[in-house]
Amino acid sequence: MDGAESRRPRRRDHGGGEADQRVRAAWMYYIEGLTQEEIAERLGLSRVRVLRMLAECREDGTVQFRINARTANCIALGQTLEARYGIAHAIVVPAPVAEAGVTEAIGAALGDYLNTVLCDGMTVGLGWGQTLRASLKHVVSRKFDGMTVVSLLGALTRASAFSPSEFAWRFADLLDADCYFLAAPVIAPDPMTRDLLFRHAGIEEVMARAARLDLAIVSVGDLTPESTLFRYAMLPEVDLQSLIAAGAVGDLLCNFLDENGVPVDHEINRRVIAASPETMRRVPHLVLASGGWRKLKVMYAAIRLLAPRVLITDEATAEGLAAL
Amino acid sequence: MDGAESRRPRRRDHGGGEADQRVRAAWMYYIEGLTQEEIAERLGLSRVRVLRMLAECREDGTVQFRINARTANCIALGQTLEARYGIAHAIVVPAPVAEAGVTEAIGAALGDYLNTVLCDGMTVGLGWGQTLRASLKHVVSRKFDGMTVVSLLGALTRASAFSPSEFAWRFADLLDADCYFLAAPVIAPDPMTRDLLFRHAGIEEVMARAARLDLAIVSVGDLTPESTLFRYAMLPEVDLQSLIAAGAVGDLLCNFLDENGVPVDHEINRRVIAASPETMRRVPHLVLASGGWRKLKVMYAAIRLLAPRVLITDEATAEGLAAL
DNA sequence: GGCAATGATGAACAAATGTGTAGATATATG
DNA sequence: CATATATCTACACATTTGTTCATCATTGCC
Repeated sequence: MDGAESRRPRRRDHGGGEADQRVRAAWMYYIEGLTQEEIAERLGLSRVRVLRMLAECREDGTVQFRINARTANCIALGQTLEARYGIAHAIVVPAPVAEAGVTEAIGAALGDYLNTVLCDGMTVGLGWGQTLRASLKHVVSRKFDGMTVVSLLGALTRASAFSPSEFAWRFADLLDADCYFLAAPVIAPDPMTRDLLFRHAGIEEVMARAARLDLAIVSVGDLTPESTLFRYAMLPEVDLQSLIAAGAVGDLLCNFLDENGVPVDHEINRRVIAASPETMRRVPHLVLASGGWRKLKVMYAAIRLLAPRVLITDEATAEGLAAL
Repeated sequence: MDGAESRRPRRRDHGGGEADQRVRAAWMYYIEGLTQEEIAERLGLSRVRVLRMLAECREDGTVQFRINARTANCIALGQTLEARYGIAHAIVVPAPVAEAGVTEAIGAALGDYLNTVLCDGMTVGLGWGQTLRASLKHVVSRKFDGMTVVSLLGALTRASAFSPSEFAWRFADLLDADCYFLAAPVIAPDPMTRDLLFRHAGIEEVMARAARLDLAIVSVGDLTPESTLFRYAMLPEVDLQSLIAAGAVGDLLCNFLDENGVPVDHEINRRVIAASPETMRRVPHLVLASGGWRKLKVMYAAIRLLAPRVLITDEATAEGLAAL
């Protein structure tokens, strides 16, 4: 059907640029229900190009999916957890089939929740992790007035696909908020350096902000070789072993906790550059979002330690927490 | 793993019933990204069944799609309209390809908008139409405290798939709001009956509520045989002709307006049981959502008459309004 | 109880979507 | 300026999704 007039696909520009076309394609596909081929024709692109644009849109949160319902079991579990742990609002998502799906699912629920609570003038503290990262795809981009975002952890030294600072930055960008980082490594070389850095004016200021948060969003990490912290070799394997030996079951903002939520006595805990658990405990609206069976113990520990106002987790973990 | 114990697929009940499984399927498909076949296997259903469950979820708004961006042109048009008509917030959605897509698209944008403005304790007035109906699929179901919903139009006498009262009811149900209807036909048999009904205690009360709205959502209807009002034969064809003869270009809550937004002098306008344009004009947060080229004139008329705070329309109509 | 009407179901087919790969084109680099 | 590198494109193929239709269960009705 394409005569001899041109071999390169011409763009039937509607007036917009690249990004514009992506949005148009997403709209036609998800709202209007056209097929990718129809869209390709209308936009003057190849079908594969449209396919990839749509994938990008899903990937970067331009297209968002929301499930506007909960299963009976999830509601029941949420209520059990609220009663059992004195949590104001426990959100439980259906058990993901694949283990890898847990972060996506909890991230989705977290994003949805944030859409309902964020508002002008808030100061929001952010932890870090796959789960929080996944939530970005579900947060509605809006222009808030006077919103401030504070990263609660130092930066990674190793370059990574996704660092605490980048997460905070993207979050702030989405909501048109000011953004503050801790300009220091998350694990200092030694306790002395940590103490020194804590007295640095820039870091002191961010820590002061962290002490005045309206809302904080944190998750926990487990202590298995599969956890993000170790997979990306942010900590060497030896530390993992000695942390376990010291009784740690996981971390909250890189503070390693034992099964009752008490920070363990270990050198690493004296090298961490991040908001302290006590600071977090005082945040009026604290959201803890994490899940997966590996994290059950540390979830329990973090709940005891933090007494969060909101808990977001998956069905399996919720069952575990309800049974403990 | 499936012995000879049964030939009908057993349900691996996670504990829930029909609806529960739909929600689970939606999570697995849209959030986790499993294929329909994988879901079918896990839930112990046929793939076709899963396919249908997912379609239902899309249909009834259990699954919602959101496009989290707007094209440059739409943004620009929105700004033009805001300046041109003194509208606080003009939202323009990309031009749908198919004419039928307009209501869906505007409904989607309306739903998204409502999600950001609805809050506890509001009293919300509702008009009626395909567009408003479509928005239901995009409104996030939440439990609001002390929300009240008021239908601004009388009921249909002919049974229809979708009446003003049913719309208000579904809207209220979604948000856990109290719901008030006008228990009277939208077009009274004659002006005298109308006046009589207006003095009826129940109707008077609802009208009084309509005069104290925080937010109202209305759309307009055109005066062609394709318009909902005539397609469902709520008015006979003869009235259509005489209304046009009287200079009407469309209706706002069944009040028929001329091209400058002035209600025409016609008997029908003295028989309407609905909130009056003047009442609407005084609503502090008035949202007008409509589009499609047929409605251009009546849109213009309604904007002049109402001076709405928010306008939601499609790209083509926005172009028209900007050019007028 | 028997019998149509209605609605649900899944097998088979048709259509659409997604992926790997090889070649083309831009962009950086010596 | 040639070459290396990354990025984009299109084709062919694999997989997934959607539709149709004959069949089977269920319901209301005589």
